[in-house]
Amino acid sequence: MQFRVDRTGGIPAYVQLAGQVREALRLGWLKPGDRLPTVRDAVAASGVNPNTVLKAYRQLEFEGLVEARQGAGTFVKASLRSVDPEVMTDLRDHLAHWVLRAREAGMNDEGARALLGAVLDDKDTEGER
Amino acid sequence: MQFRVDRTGGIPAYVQLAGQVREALRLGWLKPGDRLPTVRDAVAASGVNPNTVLKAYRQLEFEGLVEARQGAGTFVKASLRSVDPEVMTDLRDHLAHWVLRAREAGMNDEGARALLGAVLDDKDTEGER
Amino acid sequence: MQFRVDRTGGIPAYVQLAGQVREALRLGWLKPGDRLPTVRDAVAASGVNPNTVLKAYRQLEFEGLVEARQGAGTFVKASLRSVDPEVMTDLRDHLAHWVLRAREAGMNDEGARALLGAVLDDKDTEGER
Amino acid sequence: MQFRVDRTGGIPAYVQLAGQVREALRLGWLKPGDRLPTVRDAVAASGVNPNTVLKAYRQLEFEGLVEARQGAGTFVKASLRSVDPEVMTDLRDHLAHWVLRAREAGMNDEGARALLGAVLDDKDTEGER
DNA sequence: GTGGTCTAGACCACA
DNA sequence: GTGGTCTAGACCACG
Repeated sequence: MQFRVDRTGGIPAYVQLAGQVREALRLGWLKPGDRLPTVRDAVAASGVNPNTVLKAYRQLEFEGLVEARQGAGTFVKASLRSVDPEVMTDLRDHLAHWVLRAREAGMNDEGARALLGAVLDDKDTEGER
Repeated sequence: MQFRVDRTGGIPAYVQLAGQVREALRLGWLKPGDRLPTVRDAVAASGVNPNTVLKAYRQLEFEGLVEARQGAGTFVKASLRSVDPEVMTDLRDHLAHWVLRAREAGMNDEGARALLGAVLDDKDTEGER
Repeated sequence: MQFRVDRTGGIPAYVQLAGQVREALRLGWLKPGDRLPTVRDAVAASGVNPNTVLKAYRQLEFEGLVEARQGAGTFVKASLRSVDPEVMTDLRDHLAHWVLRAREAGMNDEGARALLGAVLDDKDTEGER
Repeated sequence: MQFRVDRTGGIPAYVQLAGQVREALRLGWLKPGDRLPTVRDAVAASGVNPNTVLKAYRQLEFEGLVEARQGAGTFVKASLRSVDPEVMTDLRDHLAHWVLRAREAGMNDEGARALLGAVLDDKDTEGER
């Protein structure tokens, strides 16, 4: 769990931090019972103010994903894993291959993200939603 | 070009609007010379205040992507397309197939986005960047 | 809706403020659609820092009781009324009479509150809970 | 004397513990000379850290309500009873009856507490205080 | 003028 | 040493 904050995009720092924790939960990097970085460590890693980290952690607490224990730290309460780890590995390999080809074709990261967004939205309409 | 704004995520409305224009540019939905939605239309679609739309357009203008012409509207100046349209279609098809499989495995949209993010970051270190 | 904060009891200011809003909702002093005092007014009335008021309002927002609208204010979303206003008036009259007698007997406010707490806890065990 | 601590309301644990002792004193459940639960018992009942119990007892000692005797325990020094026991019983019966009616009308515990608070505040202005 | 974000720093509650 | 509360004040997003 390593935080990074980009202050150039207009996206609030605490939103970025909370999003990174959620991402780690989704990818299985964090499991229930794990302790999040201490506020102080997060501050050291991300360069923001302690209160900003606290705000991100409180937000996650509101969402029921983590739990702060006075004097002990902040701990993961729920998982966001949606997929079996083995299947996840397979999906990741295939996606990595796709990224390789996309990059060879000149597509940058933002383009890849935009394309995935379009495909996801598109599938929504094709699917049941 | 259809705007939508989510006021629940903490991300500023004007950042979301500008991001959606950039995404459309990257995917080729908007090409140089195209006119952006009028402020009035954007307001109707997104429910925000006209000033907020104006701020987004001003931001894009500052980035050199669009150009406001007094009394005529706001027009696309530059493209963000990084890939040949045919290759893009091919990449999109493969990605759509991957998404299909991911969904069958139980992965949701946020999980897919998180996985792409992880792969992109990972390839960064493996690749040339 | 008039805030007051007692800084001598160890109870966090934002907890007191949120509690007073909840109380007003329960007693019907605030109804859905009403606007809460602006942060600035609350600051003027309670003497705390604007951030403290914001924290109380955010807490209530999380509980689904109020809704903050950028640039417009904070508005009541849900009611906590549990009793018909007429019945409430009746209950209040009888309770006021009881308070009168309790005071004549030398009981102070804290004693009355403690006694109500004991009775409520007691009834729980007598009742169905 | 049975302690319970709710860690979800933002109220410091030691404030809750001290408040419960005060309430017991007011209701006559604890009388001068009685021994408070040992720190060990209080810890077992409330789940907090021994230091937290000690802090609550120290607070009560500072208020002159209890007295710590080395190696023997902590003992009640003063009473907070404001009313003759018989009158208290009568008041309690009437209040219990009122609670019964309030509950039949659909009022919950928090509503009852809020109403009492409102009545007490109201009487303040009407009465002599 | 409304609410919201962030900072720097003091102090508190708890283990 | 952990998280939590509060302050004062700057600046931003939005209507």
